Amino acid sequence: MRATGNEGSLAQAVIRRFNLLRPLSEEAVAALEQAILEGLFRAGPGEDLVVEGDPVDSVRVVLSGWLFRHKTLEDGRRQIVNFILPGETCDAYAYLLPAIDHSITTATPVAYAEIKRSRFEKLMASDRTLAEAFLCETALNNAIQREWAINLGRRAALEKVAHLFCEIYERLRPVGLIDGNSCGFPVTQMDLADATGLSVVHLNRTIQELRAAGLITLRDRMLTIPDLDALKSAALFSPGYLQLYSKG
Amino acid sequence: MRATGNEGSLAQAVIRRFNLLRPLSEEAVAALEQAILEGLFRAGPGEDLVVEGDPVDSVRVVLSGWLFRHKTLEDGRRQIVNFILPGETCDAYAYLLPAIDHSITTATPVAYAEIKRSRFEKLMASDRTLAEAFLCETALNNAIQREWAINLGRRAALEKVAHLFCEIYERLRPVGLIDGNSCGFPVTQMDLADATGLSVVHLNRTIQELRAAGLITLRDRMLTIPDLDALKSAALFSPGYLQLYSKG
DNA sequence: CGCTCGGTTGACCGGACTCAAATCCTGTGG
DNA sequence: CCACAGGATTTGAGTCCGGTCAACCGAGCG
Repeated sequence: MRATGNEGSLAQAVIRRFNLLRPLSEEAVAALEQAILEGLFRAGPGEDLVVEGDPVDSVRVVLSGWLFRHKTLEDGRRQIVNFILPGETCDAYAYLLPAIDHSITTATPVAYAEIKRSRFEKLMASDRTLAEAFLCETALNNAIQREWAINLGRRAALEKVAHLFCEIYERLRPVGLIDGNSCGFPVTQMDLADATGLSVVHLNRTIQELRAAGLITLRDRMLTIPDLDALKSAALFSPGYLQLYSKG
Repeated sequence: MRATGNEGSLAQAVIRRFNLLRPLSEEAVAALEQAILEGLFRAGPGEDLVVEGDPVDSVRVVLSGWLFRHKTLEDGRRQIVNFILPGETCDAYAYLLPAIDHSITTATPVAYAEIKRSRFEKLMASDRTLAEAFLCETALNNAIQREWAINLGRRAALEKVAHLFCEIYERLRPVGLIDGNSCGFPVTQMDLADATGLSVVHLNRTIQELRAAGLITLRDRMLTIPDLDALKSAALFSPGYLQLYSKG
């Protein structure tokens, strides 16, 4: 759906985050803002923005709302391979491959900007800092994906869930979505199960274990972490792979 | 170790594979070959090329031999998050981040080319097809990493191992390392266990199961797949995510 | 010859899964 | 305002896949 409201301020999250990745020149900020405003869209929850196998011809930047990337096996088993949070990019450079390998679905109402390939390439050519920011975004995304591999392959259930909470929390921080020691967390337990490779039932029990240990509160789509260090330690979380954010 | 022998021909695997990713202009091929020849190195098995936390200041391209990317938890649990095979790139754009999030270790003797960042950036600026090829490499790498997520999170032990065999096999094909229905497979069962998120003991039993089913032969560092379709079907392997290779 | 490393086997255990049902919540229509 | 439907969360019981621990074998090597 083409967006019609006045959401100029939404671009701020993207700009702020990109500036942490790579300090942008003034011209870069202006150009990016302009490109975003030209291609504003909105989507409701549960909509597929991209489906596995589609060709992709644009780059999308998320202004608000949560999405996730996921893949499904023939028999229906599903894995959420990552979340996409406000300020993050959906698929820089995905247009270079003939088809995309995974689907992207909204978890909440979402506002995003769509930049057509040709427009995007002109942008990249026009400003070096901007080009580097998008490359950083891709490299960072890659690093996060690797951390998910060890999360899925080697951590125990409680550690997996705790780790996911820590990561999301830290990724929300630079875009100003942390409020005190809480943040919105608009994801069902089924999604959480598919993101951690657990069954819904076991995920539920694991969450209760985290609650019982006083490590988190999760209620009404709101996550509270009373003692972040304690949760990180329970998760064996080491923030190195998100390092870019720590500068902010 | 700086390489001294005459390995000009080694660059061919890289060129051939890159040409599949993105057809290179003649000048691009020449420039890339030149850059490779300028920075040839060799390493023995079990050497760390990069260690988690290091800053990276160059791009490496593998000419021969296998390596793997891995991460380790405080308590020693290890996850191999990917293999790096001949013709593949170690860490394009990793220099944009202040430190690398994972280690890279050789599994066999390896020949590789190291291209310093400044040299690499000049190369990228000089030829568009070359720049796109490296971007493709990064995007593809990202897609593979996502497939590993579903492998680790949602497939059963036998499927995991079968899937890994299928993927490696298909990745070796474009660089001409498949011979009949066999390929070299210079990896210990411990490494395979860490790549699939299984224990060594269970991995061993899973391999025996695959052998008993007639799906593979694995002996003397040599993998034979008598019926690739059968193995793919046991693995729930769908090659879409490696699509670039299928064109070759 | 003895050591080490990789592969193999056996016995046992337990974490996570499955199946099934109950409860809670929310939005909707009467 | 209430009844109801559908989805999300929770609980219980039983099972099994994959982990752990421990021992043994075989090949290469100093």
